[in-house]
Amino acid sequence: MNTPRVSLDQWRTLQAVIDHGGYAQAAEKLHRSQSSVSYAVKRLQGQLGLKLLHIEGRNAVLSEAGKVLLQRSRQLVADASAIEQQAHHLEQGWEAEIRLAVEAAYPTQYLMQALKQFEPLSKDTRIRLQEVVLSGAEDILLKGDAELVISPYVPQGFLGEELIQVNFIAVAHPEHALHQLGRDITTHDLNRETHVIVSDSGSKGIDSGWLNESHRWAVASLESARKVISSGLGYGWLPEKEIEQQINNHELKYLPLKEGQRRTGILYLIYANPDQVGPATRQLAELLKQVSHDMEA
Amino acid sequence: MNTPRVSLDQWRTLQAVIDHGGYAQAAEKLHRSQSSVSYAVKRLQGQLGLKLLHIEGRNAVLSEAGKVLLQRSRQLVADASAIEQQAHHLEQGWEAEIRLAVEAAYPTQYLMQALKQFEPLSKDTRIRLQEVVLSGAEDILLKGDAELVISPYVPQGFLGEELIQVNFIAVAHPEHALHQLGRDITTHDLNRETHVIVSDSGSKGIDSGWLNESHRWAVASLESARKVISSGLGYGWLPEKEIEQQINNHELKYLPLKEGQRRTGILYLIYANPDQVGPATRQLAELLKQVSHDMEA
DNA sequence: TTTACATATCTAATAATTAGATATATCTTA
DNA sequence: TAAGATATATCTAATTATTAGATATGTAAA
Repeated sequence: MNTPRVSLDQWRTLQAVIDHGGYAQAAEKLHRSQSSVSYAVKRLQGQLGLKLLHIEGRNAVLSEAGKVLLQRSRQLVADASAIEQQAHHLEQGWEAEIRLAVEAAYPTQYLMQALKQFEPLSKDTRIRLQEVVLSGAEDILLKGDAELVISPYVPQGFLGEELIQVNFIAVAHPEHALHQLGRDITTHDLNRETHVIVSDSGSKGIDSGWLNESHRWAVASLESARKVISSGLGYGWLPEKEIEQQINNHELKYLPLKEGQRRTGILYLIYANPDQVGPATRQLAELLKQVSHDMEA
Repeated sequence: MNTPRVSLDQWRTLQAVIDHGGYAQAAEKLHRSQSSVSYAVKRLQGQLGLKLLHIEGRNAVLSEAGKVLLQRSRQLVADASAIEQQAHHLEQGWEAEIRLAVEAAYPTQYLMQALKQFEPLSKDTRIRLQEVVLSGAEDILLKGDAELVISPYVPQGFLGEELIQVNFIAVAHPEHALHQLGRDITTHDLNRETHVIVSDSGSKGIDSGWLNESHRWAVASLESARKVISSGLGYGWLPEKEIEQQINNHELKYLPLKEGQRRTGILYLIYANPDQVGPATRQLAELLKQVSHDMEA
């Protein structure tokens, strides 16, 4: 790799000369002498082996090459400042990365809203997002694979805060046999059809299928469940917020169940390490709680 | 704007320490003394106000913050080198930008191929691409709005090289009335239908419609012409290479004309300023010629 | 012309960086 | 566990780069 010869300070000086319209003015702004500025620019041009600006009358004019390189150098200097800025944030304990594991049933729009609000405050903290299903969250907490988890269960030894209540609603494709009955649907009706359940991504083997039907399809993610049910291959309980679009598109239709059409679950927000939560994690957690509560109201 | 405090050299030194596994080894590689390296890193950490690495046993280990900042600093140093690299290219006369105006009938795939080949050789030269139609190219040459032009005409006073021959073929949508005749099409047939022509983007007012029909639609670009004809609203002569896909998709179909089904035009490659052609422009021109000739063969 | 304003360059002073020497710490091995 | 090998930390002196001050030079406006 080539080592740079020109220093940031030299580029910075060139920028000041252009921005303030001359060597003398730049010197003023930089709290340096005019000769110092002159020296820096001369040296810069010498190192690059080309003229960046020439004096025309009494003011400095950039050459074509100068324009291009000045432009790039601005980015360079800004980048350098940004690194130092991030160093400052890190020094204050801001994490470089937050790993967030979210139960699939948590409404995507809430999540996106929270992340959107977090972004300008994030101080360069990156988010690593993982979607999990049911006890998958528990595994992640135990293994320490995330700082923040949204899950329907709070494993032993962890502390969770209630985030939102999620409604799971029984749906099937509008053309599905269950929709052709023309009457309320009974448990007996359901038992004749294929029930699509989201099977567990974790190791513990909790299932979200509470009935004990013979025909069951287990799929690995909410997205798969939605696709399978949308294609007419079965029925299942899906989170209300996550299927609004499919309902409107007539890809899915609520099943008129006599009872149990709606099942609710509570999602909890859990810190993996409550003792040592970084400021960024705390901030993100606050936003998630805020968004969840605001949207519910 | 914040001025950076940490110098490129300090970042560079940190990188060397990590890359070569120690202060002493880094010093060796950098041709400096060990104490100098030690000083630089200590100062860096002092300026940032945090520890980037700590000595564990007898080798340096990065802190979490150190990992993140080192990573970013590598990019920074690489950027700095890249600017100097570009300065070198500019110094050798490589242009920062080439403006290329291309007649719409020039096959897109040829153009893309040439640009693709140019990219690794480009030495940071950016391409500004403009699509023009007919005499639009002449305007651009006269105004000096491009360095390189591909056009079917070589205006007075310019020098063009033959690039390729383009075949324009008469087409219409398969369902178009002209395709329902069940026989060869005559001029008389054509005169009853709407002729779609690409009208001139320039000021001179050359038209590519050679017939003198009553029904004419003038559209502003090849893309529009293709869309209009594909939608069944008329017929027209379009460049063979640019409608292959539409022919295969049965969006367009060749018209069985008794005569004049195929019209040809020659596209020329023209330097706006033959006296002072930069190396990048020359390189790109070579690639365009090469691609055009190879593909024709 | 003269004046005002701006850059270039010379020299001396100053500040930052470097090397050399040496102290200190850790791992290895006997 | 002590000696040897290897590595970083720190002190001081030397070196180098940068800066300011003074002055020369060049351009535009009055």
